[in-house]
Order: sequence, then C-alpha cells, then structure tokens
Amino acid sequence: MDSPQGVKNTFAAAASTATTDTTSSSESPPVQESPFFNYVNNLSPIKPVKAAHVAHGFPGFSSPPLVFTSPHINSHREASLLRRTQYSQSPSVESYQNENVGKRYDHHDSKKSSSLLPNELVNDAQKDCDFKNYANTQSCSSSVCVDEYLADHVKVDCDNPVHSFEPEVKQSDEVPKSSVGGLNNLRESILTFEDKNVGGENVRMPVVSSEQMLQEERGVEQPHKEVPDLKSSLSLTLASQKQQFEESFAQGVRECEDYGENTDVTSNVSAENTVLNDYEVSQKHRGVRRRCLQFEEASSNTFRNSPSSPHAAKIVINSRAAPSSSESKSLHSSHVALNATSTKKQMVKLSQPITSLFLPRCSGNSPLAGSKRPGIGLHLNSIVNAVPLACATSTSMRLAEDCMSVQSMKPASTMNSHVQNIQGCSISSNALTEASAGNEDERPETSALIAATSTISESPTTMEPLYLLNHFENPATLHDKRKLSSEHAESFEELNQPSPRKKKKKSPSTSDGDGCKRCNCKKTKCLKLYCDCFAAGIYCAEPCACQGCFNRPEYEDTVLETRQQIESRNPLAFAPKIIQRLNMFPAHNGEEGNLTTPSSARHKRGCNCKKSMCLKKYCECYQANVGCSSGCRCEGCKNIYGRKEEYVATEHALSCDMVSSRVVEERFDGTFNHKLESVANNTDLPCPELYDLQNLSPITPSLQFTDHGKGAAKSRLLSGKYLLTPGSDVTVLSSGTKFTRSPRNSENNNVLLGTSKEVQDAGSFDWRMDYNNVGTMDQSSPICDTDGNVCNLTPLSDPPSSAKASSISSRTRDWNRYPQTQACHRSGHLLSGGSLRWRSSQITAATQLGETKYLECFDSDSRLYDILEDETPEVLKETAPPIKSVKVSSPNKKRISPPNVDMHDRSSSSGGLKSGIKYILKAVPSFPPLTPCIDSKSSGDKSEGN
DNA sequence: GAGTTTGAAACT
DNA sequence: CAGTTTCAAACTC
Repeated sequence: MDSPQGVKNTFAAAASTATTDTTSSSESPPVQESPFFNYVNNLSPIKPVKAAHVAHGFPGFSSPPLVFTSPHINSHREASLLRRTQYSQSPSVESYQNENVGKRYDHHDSKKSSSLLPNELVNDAQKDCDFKNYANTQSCSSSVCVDEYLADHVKVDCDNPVHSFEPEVKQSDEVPKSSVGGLNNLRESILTFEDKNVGGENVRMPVVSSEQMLQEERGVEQPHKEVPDLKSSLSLTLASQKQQFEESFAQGVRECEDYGENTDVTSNVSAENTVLNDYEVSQKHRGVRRRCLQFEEASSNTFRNSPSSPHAAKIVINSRAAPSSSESKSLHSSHVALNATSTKKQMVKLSQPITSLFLPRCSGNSPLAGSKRPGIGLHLNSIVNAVPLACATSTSMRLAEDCMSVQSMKPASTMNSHVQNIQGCSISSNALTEASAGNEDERPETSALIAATSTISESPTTMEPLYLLNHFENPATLHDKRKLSSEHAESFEELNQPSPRKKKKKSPSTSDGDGCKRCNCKKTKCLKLYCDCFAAGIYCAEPCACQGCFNRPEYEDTVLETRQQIESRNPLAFAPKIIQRLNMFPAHNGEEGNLTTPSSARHKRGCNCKKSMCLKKYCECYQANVGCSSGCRCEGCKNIYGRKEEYVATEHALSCDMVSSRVVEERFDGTFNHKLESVANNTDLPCPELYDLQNLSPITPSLQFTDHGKGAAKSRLLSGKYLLTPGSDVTVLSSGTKFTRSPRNSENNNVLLGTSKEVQDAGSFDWRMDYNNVGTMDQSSPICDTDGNVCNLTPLSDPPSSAKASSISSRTRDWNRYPQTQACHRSGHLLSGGSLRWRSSQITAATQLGETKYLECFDSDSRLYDILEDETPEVLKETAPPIKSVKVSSPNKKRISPPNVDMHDRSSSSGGLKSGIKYILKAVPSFPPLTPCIDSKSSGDKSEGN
C-alpha cells in the first residue's frame, strides 16, 4: 500500500475537490503495508463514524437496512481476532484490553496485534460488566449464569440458567479431548472465579467478580492463566448477555429467531470456509454445542421456542472464527467472540427490537450510549426499504474516529471503531442483559420490552451506515453492532479473500447478497458523492472495486476534509436521501409497513428520470423502493412504489385523516408533552424507536412551528422528544402504526433525525457530537447525547437567528434540566425540526455543550424552519401540506424541491404533523463536517441548490 | 466482460 | 440559475 501520505498527496492532487492532506497523512499510521492491516483498516473505517451513531442507534438497531454495509469489518475482525487471539493470548491482549478500557487501541497495536478482538471482547465485557454493575444484582445473576454456561460448570448452582448449562457441559465433555481440555481450563477458570465470588451460591454475583477478574487481569497483566479467566469472565458476561438477549428476543420475536438461524447457518458455512483447521472446527463445534446447549437450555429455561437455539448456532459460528490456539484460549476467545458475534448477529437479526431494548437501557444506564447515530444519513442505499438487506454496513468513517475521543488512534481508530461496534454490540447485549438481568425471573420485563421492541422494529431490513455510529464510542449503538455483525459475516468472507477489489462489480449495488453496496469508482477516488460508499459515509471495503480509493481509514483526514468540502457546498449532501414518512395510520394504502407505499417514504430530492420511467434502478426513488413524490421531476413516472400523482393524492387523504385531532393535541397539549416525557422517562425506549417515532412524527413541522412560537416550539420540541420515546411516540404520533411501520424507523435509529435534512444534520451532528462529546456521550444516554450534540451544534451553526438562539438558549437550559430521556426527545425534535443544515453547521460550533446544545437544537429548529423551507426535502414539506401538496417541488432546483408551503403556515398548523405523514430520513452517515456546513446552510441555500 | 445507457453529481 | 460535463451505476449484449 502506498503510504497514506503519499497516497493522500497524490490523491489530493488528483482529486480536485478533495482532499486536504494537511492533517493528515502523518496521522494515519503507515502501518498498513500488510494486506491484513489494509484489510482490517478497510473494515475499521466504518466504525468510527457510524459507530457512534450506532451506539445510540441501537436503538436502533433497528437500523436500517441498507445502505451499504461494509461487509468485512466485523466478521473479519472477529475472525481475525479470534484467530489472533489464539495466537496471542499473551498478556498483551490483556494489556490492550486494559488500555482499551480506559482508552482505545492504538492503531499499531490494534492493527498489528491480533489482540484486537480480544480487546474488543474485553471492552465489551468490561462494558457489560459496567452495565451489569450498574444493574447490580440482576445483571450479576445473569452473568453468573453466563459464566456457568461458558464454563459448563459443574455446578448448576445457579438455578436459573445454570441448570440448562449442565447438559451443555455434558456435551462439552463429549467434545474431543483436546477441546475438552480447553474447556476444562475454561471451566476451571470459571469455577475458580465462581468459587471466589460466590462460593457455590446458587445465585451469584459473578458479574462483579468477573469484572474484578478482568480488572485484576488488566492491572496485573497476568499470564495466560489469567487470560482464560478474563476470557471466561468476558464470555460469561457475553453469554449472560446473550442469554438475556436471547430470552427477551425469543419472547419478543420468533421470527427473528428463524431469521437468525438462517443467518447462523450461513455464517457457519462461511465460518467453515474460513476455518483453518479441522481441529479448530472441532473446537467450534464444541463451543457451539456448548453454547447451543447453554443457550438452548437457557432459552429453554426462559423460552425455548425462541431464538436461543439460533443463537447457539450463531455462537457456534463465531466459535469457528476463533479456531485455534490453545483450546482454553480459543474457547474463551471463541466464547467471547461468539458471544460478541452472537450478540451482534442477534442484534442484527433482532436488531431492531434489540436495539430498541438496549437503547432504553443504555440510555438509562449510560446516557450516552444512546445518542443516536444521528449522523448517519442514509444514502439511497440506506434507504430503508430498498435495502432490505441487512447489511448495515459496518464501515464507519474515520472521520468519526477523529472526532472520537480516541483521536490519537487513527488507523487504530478504525479498529477501534470496529471494536466499538463490537462493544456496542456487547453493550447492547449488556443492556439486554441488564434488562433481562434479573435473570429469568426478571425476564418477563425484558421479554416484554423485547416484544415491544420487536414489534416496533419489525422491519429488520433497516440498515444504517456505520460511520456515524462509530462516532459514538460507547454508543456502539445497536445499529453499529448490527451492521458490524452483518459485516462480520461478510468480513469473514472478505478475510478469506484478501484481495480487496476482487468483487467489484457491482454487486448489485445496493445490495450484494449482503445488501451491501460496493463501489467501483475509478476516477473519483471514492471521495465524491458518486461513490456510494463515500456518499453513505462508509469506508470502502474490500468488496469495492474502486481504484485509487481514498475512502479508507488510512485516509481519514482526506475523507473528512473532502466530506467537509462537500458539505460546505451542500449541507445535505450526506443527508439521507430517502425520507420515510410515516402515516399515522397504518396505511391509507393499506400498506402499512411497506415502505414501498408511496406514502411511506420519499426521496428527499426526488428523481429526475426521463427515460427510465422510474422503473429502473437508475431512478433513485425506485432504487430506494420508494414512490415518487411531488418533489420528483421525473417524466412519465411509473414508479411501482408510487407515482407522484399517487403520492400527492395519498398525502391528501392522509393529511385529511391524519391531521385530525392528534396533531392538534400534540401541538397544543402540554399534557401531551408531559405524557411523552413521562413516557420517555419511564420507558426504556430504545433510542431507535424514539427515532422512529420522531421520524414518524412529522416533527419537522412541529419544529418549525415551535420556531414560530417559542413556547410552543418548546412544547413541540418536547413532543418531538416524546415522540422519540417509543411509548410516547406511539401515543402521540400515531397510534401505533408507527413502530410497526417503520422497519425503516428502526433503521432510522441512525436516522434519528428523521427528516432528510434533519437526518443529515443529525448525522453530521452526531458525528460531531460524538467527536466532541465522546466523553460526554458516555455520560449521557446515547440518544440524548447525540441529540444534545446536535443541539449544541445547532445553536452555533445557526447564524441566522441569533435572537432565536438566545431564546433558545434559555430553552436549552430547560432541556438541560430534562433527563436524558428528554434529550432523546430533543433528538426527536431535531428530527422534526428537520433543518439539518443548521444542525450540522451548529454542530461545528457547538460541540460539547451538551445540555445547552439541546436547547440550541430547538433554536436551531426554529431556524430549521428556514432551512426546512429551503432544504427540507420536498417530501417532508409535502407531508406538511397535506392537501396542497400536490407538488411542492421547486421548479428550479432539480433535486431540491423548494418547499411549496410556507413553513410558517405549516408549522403553525403543524401541518406536517397533522398530516400524520412522517418522513424519516435515513440519513446517510454524514460525516461531521464540522463547521462549514453551517455557513452553507445559513446561506440558506437549499441544500442542493447549486 | 465489454459496451451502452442513464441519471446524479460536479462543474462552469 | 441554467446548462454542460463528468462520473459511476445500471443495464444490455
């Protein structure tokens, strides 16, 4: 590989727009010479940006589908990690872990050291532990169970999960001796652990002990022996999480199980392919068996129907990855990896539901996590519907990474991002565990949650870009996890096939089998929007056939710069192109969930097809599986998903129906807001859901509205927030269709921001937020964080209304008062606000204000009105003006459809809300173009404009 | 796999 | 703002 610098330079020279090297090259560690690193790096990119978002996202997990999933990332890492772990069990790994805990990986270390995975695992485990600690007893119990599972403990002391374990243990025993030995080691370690902690009590606090163990290990860097302990502990935590997750998941969604099983199978296959040795394979099998047994048992305990089995299968797969090395180690690592992967997979499968579940908890526990991945703007690819696939790409942009606390690590950052993703997964798992922590007994709640989430998340399809996710370290939003997981699967394959560009071609763009897109750029170096990967905010991955690609973690700086430049020109450039509009009612069309429904989603800009009649993928609307809207300038539109005319009509109808009292209530009812708030507070709504809700709720209009009347605005904002909260959302917005509908919504977790513009902003915000606030994020719930970040950003950015800002600031303070949940609401507001520009721009300025940010956000929202008017996608606007809407599309701008309706009018009427139609932007992961965006926005151009 | 078509993105 | 060029995906052969 060229040295990054050199490449950058050349690239910069080559790329007209792009690239500024300045920062650069130096940053990116040259490391990558080894193909492996390159490979890894490729994977890593995703992490940074998206991860952060994702984190919140989890909530998302729901995330969206599509877009590109960078395949490799997760799977590869896991696999590589596992393998490496085998090789290097050495304390170094532990040290990494330790470091990771406090920090993140160094590039070199991460890259070079195979330990990465372990680190990730460790981190996850640690996080999990933290969560568990937070959760305390409950989690502990679960963890204990997990430990037992892993250990196959002799003791089944723990009645709960433990019992199930016994059988597993037996099986494990059956496993080949070699493997058995490893198992035994693990068991021993576990046992010791248990003994220490519990001393044979049925219910233990293993978690704590596990954590302690981990800490000890970290601190001391004990030799291999300890490693197993750590691993075991990790595995235990992971296992516990898995169990919890599985349980809840099983309850909530069987379908997911099926899906998961399928995936598992596939993963297994791939794993096999990857599998190095029969020996390893055997180990895997063992692990699988165990896990299967364990999980099965666990699941059986809780719910057998469910997914547990699938999980086990998944686990097994994971185990494969971890083939070798010392059995015990391998086992541990495998367990960990498996756990991680399993969780991820689950996440992926269940993703939406899970995320939602997690998010709430995450938000509750750790504020931050939640931050939605605001940033992520989905590209067309991301389009919820269109991409049913799950490829959520894991690829995260480094950009995010830079922003990320871990700035120091560049290349590593990518790794970190991956790790983060993983962590996120773990986190999510933790959240689940926490939720379920209570053990089986407690499960009911979790299960209920899960069920709820599952219902909400129904659509698995949604994917999210990773970049944004990466931003949030913690966040590791579910989305990220999901993506990662999905990617992991792919990554495995990729790993197998080191050559990056092989695939190339277009796997059908948006989705390869995975549903991940891959670019084939030749001249743009993947630094322009021509590149789907770049546009989606993800790094190019191996599958990409691009030439001279700079959209890689190594070139984070370049990518960021380029991105910023693009955003400076068009703040919405990275915003999700497709906005989902949720109908309050299931579907006037009768097609509730179907994104395809014309009413369900729209392309932000609209297409401009002339020859394809919107019946081919040339049409972005068609490609996104969305109907054409008034914003489209297509000729002879025959979009099967909905024609412009239809769209208008539907809007009309919807508006009539929807507008009804609810909107009014929302607007006016302070009580409503209160309810929402209470709901938000109470409910652990996963961020994603919130997002969804937000998305659903025609927030933007509300925001605008709020702008008009500040007081009202606040209330609305609140409402928006409420919307964010799942429960509130449901109540408020729609009645329930929302959740179900939005598979996308789930995706949207990333989307959080909701409206396209909003989304974009959010995406950018998130990124920025993450970067700036990474630390803060941790503190606050992820969602909130993101929101908060966004808010912060917004104020700054908003140039226009300084006065507003002031007023807003006061408001923001109020917001600050609000708990994280509120923050989430804020995010919703943001979404509703829809003026992405502002936010984005604001983002730059505001970084960290946190609370104040929220307030600002509102302000920004007001500004957003302006923006919305300008930028808001036609779709959004359309939604607002239910009837008239016929075509809002601005004549001039091809893409940008100027808002037909007066924002004020709409806002006042909250027409958008009333209409009941909600659009969700699936934002493409927008990089955090830190500052520049604002200006452009302030300029007021419609995003596209020129 | 190469070549053509298409429409978005970028540029002027 | 409009028009043109460039680009890469989608499509066809």
